[in-house]
Amino acid sequence: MAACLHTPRHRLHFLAHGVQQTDYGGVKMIDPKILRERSEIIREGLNKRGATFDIDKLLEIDENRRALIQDSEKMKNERNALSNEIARLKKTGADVADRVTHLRELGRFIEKTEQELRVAEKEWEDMLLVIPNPPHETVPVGSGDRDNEVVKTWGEKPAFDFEPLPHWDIGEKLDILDPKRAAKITGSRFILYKGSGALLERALINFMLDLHVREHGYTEVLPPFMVNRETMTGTGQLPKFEDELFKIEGIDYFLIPTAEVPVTNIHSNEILKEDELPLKYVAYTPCFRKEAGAHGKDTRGLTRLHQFNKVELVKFALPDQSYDELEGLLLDAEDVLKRLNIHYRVSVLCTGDLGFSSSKTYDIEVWLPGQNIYREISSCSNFENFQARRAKIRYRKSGGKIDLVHTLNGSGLAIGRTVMAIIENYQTRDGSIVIPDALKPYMNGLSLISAG
RNA sequence: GGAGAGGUGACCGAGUAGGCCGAAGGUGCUCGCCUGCUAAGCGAGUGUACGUCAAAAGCGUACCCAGGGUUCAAAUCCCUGCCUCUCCGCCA
Repeated sequence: MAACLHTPRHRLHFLAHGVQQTDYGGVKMIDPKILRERSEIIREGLNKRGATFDIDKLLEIDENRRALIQDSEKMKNERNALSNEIARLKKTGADVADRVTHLRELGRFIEKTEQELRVAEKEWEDMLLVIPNPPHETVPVGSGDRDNEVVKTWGEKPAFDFEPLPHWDIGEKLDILDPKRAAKITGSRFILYKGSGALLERALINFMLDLHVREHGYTEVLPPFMVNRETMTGTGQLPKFEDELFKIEGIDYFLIPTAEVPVTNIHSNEILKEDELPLKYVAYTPCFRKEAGAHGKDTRGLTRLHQFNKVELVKFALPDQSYDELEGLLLDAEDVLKRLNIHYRVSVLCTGDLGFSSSKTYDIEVWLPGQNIYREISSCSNFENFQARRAKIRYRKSGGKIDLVHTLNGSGLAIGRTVMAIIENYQTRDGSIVIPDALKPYMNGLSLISAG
């Protein structure tokens, strides 16, 4: 058991047989100082989210922890002083035997105190890591998605002189989506794209990457699709949401649930220069999610899959600019739908619907005439310094002082759901799909996907 | 997979019979001075985290890839892991 309590120092540590020992050394989520001195801020954030957490217990552990730090450091100070004295005395040839004995004794006390400290520290960190980020003051208070507020809409619902079909019907008729074979190959919640369907998916990836790189100023990156535990903890997926993740067997790696994870961690444990901020990255990756707890929900079509493609936008911003950057990020994501000419609306998520790591989130919801609903196609969030604190992403101010950056990200967009939106919005009476103008350059000259 | 070499501060690079090394020196950077501009020159400064403190200063502790061990004392010794480089093999 003691082996599990070894002093936290980042990085995972593989044991000889491949099982690993994990620690989150030094990782925190909420600013411990704020928690200590102004705990009402954290309490309020928790209340607004409808979350419960024993702050008082945490404060108690913190107090004990700091007392132990002081004890052990005082003893270490004494040890260092006496050790130096021994070194000096030895040169003069004096007898140091009783000092050595004394220090040997002191060493045992230090070890004992440090042992206690490790336990307290672990307990403290484990608690800190599962406190959600307090919502921004502009976030509406509410308990669930019905309390989200629509803040804008763009375009209009297209008119059809026939009954529009859901994308899964069209996709199977046109033989561009084959869920049955995907289920045979792997299982439920996977999809096999075929022919023009596969091309459409690929075209959208390239269209979005080009748009964000050429016109919105993002730098393209292509990150690893699996990451280690430290990375996953940095962005907040761990330790709380491990059951949502696909874990690689035999090694402490996970498939990424979103490019946010590897891309945000590009700058983990770094100190950035103030004048290089904001940094803007765009990445295409597949995303892997267990969708635990969604059994029976959205079982048809492209809506909810264990594996889907996404183009993701990530920003690293100065703290006083991050909310402006969030608005910009949202516009960059919206621009994709504007160019595809598809109707959507934007909601700000209420406190009860907000993700664990986020301070404020906008959802872009696209109109799906075949299902007669709006469906989330992008989620744009400001995490303020929540992820930056966990992943240690800092920047040096012009005065030389160091501060945490703010991190943001948003889908720009989810590819499968965009395919879904195109199929449903651009369907024709005879069951074909018209290719939106903006996408034609990416479709090898194809302007219509038709049956046969 | 087999055989070697190595991981020190923003960068380069010293530092092995363990102690006075948070760490020489150089470059870069910052501030000041100086030459009419440029180049050069002169002087000073220049890691991070935590704890203490109302705060700053100061003080203390820790950190020379990571974890563990030996010791009164480790960048320096031992063990384990990770990463990088070179050669061979294999492979997309």
